[in-house]
Amino acid sequence: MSELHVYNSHSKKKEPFNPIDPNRITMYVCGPTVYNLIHIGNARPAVVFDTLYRLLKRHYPNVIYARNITDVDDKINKAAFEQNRTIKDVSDEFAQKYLDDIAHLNVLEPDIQPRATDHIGEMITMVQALIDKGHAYEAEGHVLFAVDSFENYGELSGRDMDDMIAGARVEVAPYKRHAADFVLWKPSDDSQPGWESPWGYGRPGWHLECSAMIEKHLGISIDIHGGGQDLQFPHHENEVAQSCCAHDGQEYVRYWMHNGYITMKGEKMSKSLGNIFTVRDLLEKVPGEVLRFVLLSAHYRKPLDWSESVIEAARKTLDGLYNALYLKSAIEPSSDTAEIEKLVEPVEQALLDDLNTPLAISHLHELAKQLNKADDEHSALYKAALIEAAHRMGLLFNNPEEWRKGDAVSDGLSDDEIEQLITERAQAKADKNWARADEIRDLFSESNIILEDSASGTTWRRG
RNA sequence: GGCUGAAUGGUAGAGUGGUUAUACAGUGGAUUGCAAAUCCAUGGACGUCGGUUCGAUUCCGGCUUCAGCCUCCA
Repeated sequence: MSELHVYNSHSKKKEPFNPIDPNRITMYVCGPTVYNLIHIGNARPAVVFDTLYRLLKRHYPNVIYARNITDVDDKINKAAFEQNRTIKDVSDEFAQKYLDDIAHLNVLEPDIQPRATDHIGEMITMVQALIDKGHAYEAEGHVLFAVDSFENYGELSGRDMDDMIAGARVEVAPYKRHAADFVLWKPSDDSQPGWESPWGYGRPGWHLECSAMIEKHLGISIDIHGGGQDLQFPHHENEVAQSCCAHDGQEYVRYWMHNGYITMKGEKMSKSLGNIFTVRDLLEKVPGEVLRFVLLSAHYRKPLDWSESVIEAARKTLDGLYNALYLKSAIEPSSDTAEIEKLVEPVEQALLDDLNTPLAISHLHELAKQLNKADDEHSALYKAALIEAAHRMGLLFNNPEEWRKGDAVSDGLSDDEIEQLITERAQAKADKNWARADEIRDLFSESNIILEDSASGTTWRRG
């Protein structure tokens, strides 16, 4: 496999990636609704599609990546009301915290980060177009999309509307013509955010923003649309319906990609269940790179069960990779790009195969092992290859020595004290005073510091 | 109830119609004053029942279990 293949959740198959225009790749990913802190599940699409973005940029000259922020939503209204704050205040705060959080996961900034509130005009235009074309209707102050008017409705998520209605457990609003019709525009009262529209003062339905922002920033048809699996229905299904109907049936999205869930003890992690770990809390305990590594250690379409032990495993693995670089600190990485590319190739191939990051990581181990046992000349090459391969996944971007030393614990030994004790121990060793030497090492051990003796001296790291 | 998807060694996790995934943990060895780190070696797996096949963990079908969607959700 030498070209990119992606699993298209529309066709349910892995397909070769044939972009609409190789000179302008377009990708859109659904970002969060900003009403509280994001949890690690929200971070998964950010990291997964960041990895895809990096990959695309390597293979195409011009990639335009948009990731939105939903800042109009009834959940935000509710949070603002409960906290006695303005809606904008709440959404601004959590939008910024979202960006700060994922920046710690080494997620690149997308080219465009559109916000719903900046695109109300575009949304109104789209609603009007849908009404004009007979795909939407007004009822009791609402504008609804008529799913009956779109014959492919349900195709993306593989659903049959009749079956769904038969199994429906939710009461249908009386003004809907069809139970599956969804809101494009709804009325607002004074306490809710609203804008003037041909249908009165109101606000858009949730699905509309993505359709409108994609049209404005990326075009009528885009290559890749990504998001969490839980968005496939109804959110993405409704986007397809709106956009196709507004654009007279033109293709909306060529490749749909959905990432699997983060689970907790096998159960989906979600804000409504409350079984969440916020990224912010996790970052208190471990470096962001550890979190990114965990997220990439399972294939993006598979569920990933979050636990203390996967975090520990990721940290240990990264320790090993950084150690390989650290041991060769004195070696200048090679700049022989052709030779480096050869060594990095297996990693690139794994990524090109529908973002097989676990396989790519296994190749990282191979490079690290080769680096560990290489002589100086080969070390330069393997070191460069390991760094390059890891960077392609947004990994190993920290300084190896700083990584080893970790963060000094406030009540533990300072770096200076550590160096002093190491000097004392070196003297004890020279005197063959093994008891004192071991005593000092035990002292370190209590502070979670591990000593490593080598021919060139003693080094230390925080375990 | 309808529809999806998943089930791999102690754990995490790829992949494949016949030949080593990989990592952590374990075991043996090299190395070390002893360790640590590193290297070498090694045991251990494909939910269940059938079918196709010379041969299936891999393809097909039934079953079981689990998760998810059908309501906001990454």
